[in-house]
Amino acid sequence: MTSNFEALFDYVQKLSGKILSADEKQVFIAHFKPKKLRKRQYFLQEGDICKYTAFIVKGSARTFTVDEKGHEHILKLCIENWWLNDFESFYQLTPSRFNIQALEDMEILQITNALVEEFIKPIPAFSAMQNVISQNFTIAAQKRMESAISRSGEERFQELVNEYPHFLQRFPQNMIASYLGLSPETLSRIRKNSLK
Amino acid sequence: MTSNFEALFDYVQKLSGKILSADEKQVFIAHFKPKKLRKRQYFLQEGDICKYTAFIVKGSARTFTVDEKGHEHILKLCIENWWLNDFESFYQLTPSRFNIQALEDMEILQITNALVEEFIKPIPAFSAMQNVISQNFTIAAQKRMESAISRSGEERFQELVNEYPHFLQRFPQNMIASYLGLSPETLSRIRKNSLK
DNA sequence: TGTATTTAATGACATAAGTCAAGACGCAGT
DNA sequence: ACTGCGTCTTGACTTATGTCATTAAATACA
Repeated sequence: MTSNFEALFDYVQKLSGKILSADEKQVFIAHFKPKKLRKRQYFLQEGDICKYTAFIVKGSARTFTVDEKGHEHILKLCIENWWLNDFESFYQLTPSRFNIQALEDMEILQITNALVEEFIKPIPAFSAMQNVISQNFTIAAQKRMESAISRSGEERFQELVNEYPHFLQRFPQNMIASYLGLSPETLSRIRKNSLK
Repeated sequence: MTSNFEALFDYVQKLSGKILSADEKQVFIAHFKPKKLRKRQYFLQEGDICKYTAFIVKGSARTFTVDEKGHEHILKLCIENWWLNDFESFYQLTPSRFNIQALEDMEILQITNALVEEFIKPIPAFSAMQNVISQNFTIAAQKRMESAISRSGEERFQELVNEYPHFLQRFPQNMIASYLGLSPETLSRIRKNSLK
């Protein structure tokens, strides 16, 4: 098995502020399954239950919905050292309203809800990490909602430039537009104007 | 002290699925301080640190920001059996970007971060409740962000009518408009049209 | 290397929403 | 009952953003 668990261990230790013992690392290795996804492949499709949560070792993905007019709306863009799942569906075992799709070839480490509860959550570093993530996510969701409600497209784009400049390198502009809640044409024009 | 702790006990027990012992109830009574706020009074002002979190026994409040043009944007509307705080500021002890203001006369039960950590969090029902709240909040924040990004003003209003019809009775229309990210004039016109 | 596919830019036009100003209405306080 | 303030509605106009169509450029891939 060539997949890189080191990234996962580093991540858990960094966020939790706790060290993982060799035994604990073995528990991770025993229950997380390495998997590859090719570009455009789906990790989750609308209507399905999100059976797995996965740690991203390599690559990127998007979480999106499709509205009645057939337009896609990206809610999250995820890269290395991030978790891939639909939180709501994963914990409540309800059908998901979202699609999760690889934007580049990916290497992930995935695990079911049942195995997390039984083997992984009892590891103190892991549950400490979960609390930190939950707190960060809540704060981030609130910020993003604030800017969606109170800022113009141009202002939201400038925020993205400041906070996640690497996203602009990494993702095509139409994905960024969808993430910002704009049409690709509008984002193209915003960029043109902001070069003034 | 006439303030009604029963609402708080019921709430904690309901969300956690655990019963509070008489001793545990005494811990709540010893550390939560009853307080009254008059309509328009501030619970938190932008730039201050959110020292308290408070349980709402009676009344309502709004959390809002003021942008460069002096426009207010409401991020949350809170009523009975809800918590009043700026999550980010309260836990990280950083200056808040938000204002929290009573919309009606209020009765609340407030407590500092330090006292929560020392006395309240050790109560199992309380920390179980916190996990449930954090999960619900995360899911709700994601839903609201989704609709802010992908739906029109009219669609967002219809969602509110379906999900929180009592808000329409209780809050003035200009507050609802701000909560939806619309100008009061636009909401007035949306309502007129939707009576068709 | 050539061809197909995806992505980005642009113009012309349509639609949604904001802005400003005026007036009507209702309610609180005296 | 009067007054004043806050709230809601409406009209006229402006601005932001979406839509559709076309072309150009970049990229994938065979």
